[in-house]
Amino acid sequence: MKRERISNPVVARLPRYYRCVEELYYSGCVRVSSATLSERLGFTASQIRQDFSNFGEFGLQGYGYNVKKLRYEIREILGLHSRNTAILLGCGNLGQALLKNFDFEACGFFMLAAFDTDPDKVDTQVGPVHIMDGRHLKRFIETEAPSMAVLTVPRENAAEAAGVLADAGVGAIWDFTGCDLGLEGRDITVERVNLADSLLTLSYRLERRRTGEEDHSG
Amino acid sequence: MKRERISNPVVARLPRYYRCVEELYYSGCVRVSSATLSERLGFTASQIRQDFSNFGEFGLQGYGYNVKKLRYEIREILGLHSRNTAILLGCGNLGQALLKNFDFEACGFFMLAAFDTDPDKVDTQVGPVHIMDGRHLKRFIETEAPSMAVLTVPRENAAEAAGVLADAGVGAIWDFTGCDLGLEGRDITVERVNLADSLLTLSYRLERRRTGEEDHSG
DNA sequence: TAGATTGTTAATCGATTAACAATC
DNA sequence: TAGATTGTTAATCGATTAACAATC
Repeated sequence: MKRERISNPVVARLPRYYRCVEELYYSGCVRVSSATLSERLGFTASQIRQDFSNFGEFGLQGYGYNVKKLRYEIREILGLHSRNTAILLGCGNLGQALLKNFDFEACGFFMLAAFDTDPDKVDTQVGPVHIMDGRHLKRFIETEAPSMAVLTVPRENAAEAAGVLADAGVGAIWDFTGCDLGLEGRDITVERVNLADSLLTLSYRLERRRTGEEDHSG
Repeated sequence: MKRERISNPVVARLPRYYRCVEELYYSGCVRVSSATLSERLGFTASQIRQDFSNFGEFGLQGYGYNVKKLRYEIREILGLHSRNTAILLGCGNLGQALLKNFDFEACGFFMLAAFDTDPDKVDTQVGPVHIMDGRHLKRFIETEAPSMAVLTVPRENAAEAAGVLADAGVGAIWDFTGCDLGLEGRDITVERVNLADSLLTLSYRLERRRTGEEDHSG
């Protein structure tokens, strides 16, 4: 497997490849060509082959890709075979919504526990997940070593919580706070979900519709 | 104001410009140069000037940008002066979390009403928002003409709901369902928030950390 | 073998960066 | 006026697309 630096646009396409190949796999499809993937994904066949070739040679000339093998390889690339674990910090509405509805396991993460500082929430359950007292966070990380933490605390607690996570050696944060965590230069991966940015982009496109621009996005 | 087609990378940076300029504005800052913005945002000064010049001439040689004017212009570009309205479909955990916590007004949207089909939820309130019966959706859209709809219904109802919205002429959907809405070719803007894609990207970066890659993202 | 389709190299396209004349 | 900084043009860089030899 090649190991050059993979560009961001390629990384951003990986989940889409994965979803598409999952569908093919579960629909019983055995082989697929880059031309067929192109149709389903809206990327060029050339780009798809180029993207895959960053990670190895998954296909066979004159045949295409074996769906089962391709699925295996993409799961490998995405780290889905790695038994990741997670904790969640901040059991407000969003935190609880994620615990109840989001399929962490489908993304390869087993949810170990949630944390909150509200005594009314501590030691209750959200679905199958136990809410623990925030005071036990440090010790818990030391003993359980979760792969990543979901950050759904209020803005005002975000930077402090992030600092604790970085100090304790958590490898990554899935950050929903939308504010600066002050982790510049720290050895921790931060993946941000910024809902306001997303909605502002939508507002921009609405405005363009209004002012009569043709817009072929969406 | 120029009116060429604006590229996606530029559009994606607009919300970040906005946030940065908001901070400057509320901290009382009067003028700012592209060099200063560059430091705060991590984009090159050249790129910032290039991006702004897509929309007009907001600066002054030898001076920089007047923060108040720049803020006004970016708000204009993003459509924040347009009094947009919104409805929300599907008052499950995620829908309620958004209604309770997300600042729609800060993104220029006034939330008119929410809809659900569960009789236990219909005619209750979530914060200041009234939950209406899904059966009244069509008529409501006809009379109130909301600018956009937040789609937080279960996957199995997503395509149908999206169809209703498109038929009724709603201009945009903020889509949290993560599935295909079947709106190809319809005249409606769809902005997707795909949490699974985001978490899979995080998983990918975790995997790369594990296999000893240097990774300068985050 | 002939047809199909990959992986990769080369060509093109678009986005970012650098440079600088214009000018406040 | 001199210094600063824009808006824009030109140069560079990187990503996408096209082409094709390799080969199943």
